[in-house]
Parts: sequence; structure tokens; C-alpha cells
Amino acid sequence: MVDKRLHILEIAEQLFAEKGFEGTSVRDIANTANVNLAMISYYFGSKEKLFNALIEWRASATHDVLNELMIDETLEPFEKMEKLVNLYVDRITTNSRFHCIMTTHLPTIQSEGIKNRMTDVKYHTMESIRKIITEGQKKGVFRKVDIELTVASIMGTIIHVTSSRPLYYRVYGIEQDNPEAYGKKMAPKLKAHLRQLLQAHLAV
Amino acid sequence: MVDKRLHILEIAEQLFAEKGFEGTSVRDIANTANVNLAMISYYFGSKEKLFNALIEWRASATHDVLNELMIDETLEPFEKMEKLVNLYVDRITTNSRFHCIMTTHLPTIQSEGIKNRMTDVKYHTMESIRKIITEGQKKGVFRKVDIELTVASIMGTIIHVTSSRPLYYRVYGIEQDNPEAYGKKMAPKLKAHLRQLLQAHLAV
DNA sequence: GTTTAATTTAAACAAATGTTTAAATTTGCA
DNA sequence: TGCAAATTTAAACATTTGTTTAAATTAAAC
Repeated sequence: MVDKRLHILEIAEQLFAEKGFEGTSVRDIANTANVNLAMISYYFGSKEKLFNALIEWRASATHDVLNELMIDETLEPFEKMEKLVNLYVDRITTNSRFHCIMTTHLPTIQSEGIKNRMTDVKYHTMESIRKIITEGQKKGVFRKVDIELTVASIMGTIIHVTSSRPLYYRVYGIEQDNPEAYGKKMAPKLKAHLRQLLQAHLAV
Repeated sequence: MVDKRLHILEIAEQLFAEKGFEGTSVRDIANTANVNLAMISYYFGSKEKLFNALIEWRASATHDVLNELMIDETLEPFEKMEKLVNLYVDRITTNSRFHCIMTTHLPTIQSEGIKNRMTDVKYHTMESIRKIITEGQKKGVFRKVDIELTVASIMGTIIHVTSSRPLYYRVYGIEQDNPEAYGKKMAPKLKAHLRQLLQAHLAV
């Protein structure tokens, strides 16, 4: 039953995002997912391999969507950049649990294999944005900027908003709700802010 | 011997940053710090109270430096903003371990008390930047922007660079070194990038 | 120097951890 | 239906976890 495997992955994602890899026990996952403890070893082999499976499952999806955008030759640099930013805002806000794991837990991952795989995924994003910026510079619509740090500003802004939820709850005076509702509220604001920021930053 | 207390705090900070709160055992801290296991309970009471002491110890220092800048009435908005950004770049890059804990581990902290205290510290920064921006808008040198998300871009950029070290190692093709050397290398780049970014973003 | 308090130690505690086992149950197919 | 493979279960495994204990050592005060 492949559904059960997926269900375990979803529950694991939620718990890893909330409490971290080390902070989440296999029993915790099994109980929350309503499966027997041994099923996790049965399906995935170990807790670490379960984490690996989670990364692969989610990362491949983002990878495909990003590639689809990148091969589009009809878009002008500013359009392409805006579409990419909107894509990431949507993916990170609607899928905040996974991206929380990808960003906040990367430094603490002990396994070098997992760490490298997570870095691969981020590197691919970095290269896509670099391609758009250099293309725009060639066409003379973007000015000279530090590309790596421009990527840091884009990703950093989105991630800061999603990972500092307790802060923004207080800033906006809203009571705590689930990440999905928060993401829905913040996504349009983020898109507008980043569009304006990048327009000012990149326009010649 | 107050030195030993401080030594334990420094070691704990290093290990928490590397492996997270849950990923670090009290024995790990004791062994690395070369103190007896029971000394941690003796000095701090518990692992959680040790974490609390760590937050208080580091946060108060940043708080004081920030306040000193904020009361300076002689600075123009752009100067003040640049000084604040430089201050945070320096603090976060030279003190990356603590800020790694503050940002990447905030979402996974289970204790509400610690979570609130960490949010307090961030809120104070948010309010300081807000003050500078509204002041600049009153004086007519800053345009209308989303203040909260501008803060997100500033802090997010710095934090992304410090917390995605494995990514930037690969991007810049440098072999892994310690966080301090990396911070020293990135700090000037970060300051220049953020100055240019904020100039473009904020100038009328 | 004696005594009182503060520090340090090794050992033990119960609880929680990731993983494995071997038996029981269900499923799919001949 | 019969049977082999896949799934599910409860129990146990050995470690590791945070914390406590009570004795030993050191430091400070009189």
C-alpha cells in the first residue's frame, strides 16, 4: 500500500519541521501516523533513510516546476525573474514545512550524504537565478550586481518570513494559526515587496 | 569560579549551533567542556535552563550595542540605516553560532518561555529598523515601503549567507573552513550588497 | 587549625531512544 | 480453496538520554 508510505512521509515532514530531526522520535511519527512502530523500519529502513526519502520526494517536485519555467524562451528577464520569485513564494509558503526543514535544519544535519543532497537542491535554484540575471545583463536591462547575494536576498526574505512566524504574529498582532493560513496571508505581500525590491535593485 | 560557567556556555553554544538543542546531549557538552556531567545541573539546573542562560547572555550584549546606536540623534537616516546594517552583519558573522540558534532553531523550540524570549529579542530589532525607516520617510528621504518585509530582506539576506554555508562553499568553490573565517570573508561583501540594495529600495 | 560552605566526583536512576525479532495476520495469485 | 509473499503486530533489544544522589574534595571564614 503506497498510500501508507506517503502518509508516513507527510506526518514525518510535519513533525521534523515542528521539532527538528533529532527532536522527533520514530515512535512519535508512528503514533501520529497511526502505524505500527516497526512499519517505519519496514518501509524506509531507518530514521535517517526516512529523512532521505522525504527530501527526494519533495525536492524532485520543485525541481520539475523550476525547469519548466527555465526552458521558456519567450519571457523577458524581468518577467522571468518575477515568475521565478512568485513560484518560490508559492512553493515555500504553501509547502512551508518542507522548506523549513531544507533551510533551518541543513546546518544541523549530521549525515554528509543528506547534507550534500540538500545543497544540490539549493545549488540548482542558485544557478537558475544566476542564468536569469546574466541573461538580463547581456540584454542590457539589468545592471551589475552581486549575483550570489541577490539570490541570498530573494531566498532569505521568503525564508525569514516563513521561519520567523512567531515574530510576525506579534508584529501584525494576529493570533497564532496554522502555517498554511499564514502563508496564504503573506504570499501576496511577499510577491509585491520582492517585485519592487528587485525592480529597484536590478533596473539599469 | 565564574569562568567555568562561561566556558560551559560557550561550548553549549557551539554544540547547539552545530547539532541543535535536541541533537546535543548534556554528556556531549560536559565532555567537550571537560567538566563533570553533574556540573551542568549544579550550575544551571537543567539543560533547558542552560539554554535560557545562553540566550540571555548573548542577547543582552546585542541589545546594548543596538540601543547605543539608536539614541544617536546626529545621524541622517541613510547613515543610521547603514550603521545598523553593518552592526548586524558584524554581529551575525562574527557570532554566527548564536544567531544560528536564534534563527534556525526558533521554530523547533518546544518551550513557550524560551520561544517568547527569543521573539522579544527579534522584535526589538524589528522596532529599531522601523523607527529608522519612518524617520527617513518623515524627512522625505525614504519612499513608502513595506517596513516588515524590508526588515525581512535585511535580516534574511544576512542569515541566508551565514546559515547556508555549505551552499556558498560550493558556489564560491572554496573548501570548508570554520564559521569565523567564512564570516570574515563574507562580511564586506554583505555590507556592500545591502548598502546598494537598500539605497535602491529606499531612496525617493 | 577547625569548621562550615562550596565545589567536584563517580555511580546510579528511570525513562526514552532507534532498531530488530519472530510470530500473527492479511493479501494476491495459482 | 490453497499457498506463498507481503504486511502488520507486540515484545524485546541494547544504548542513550536528562537528572539525581551521596560521598569526596577543595576553598573560605573564623
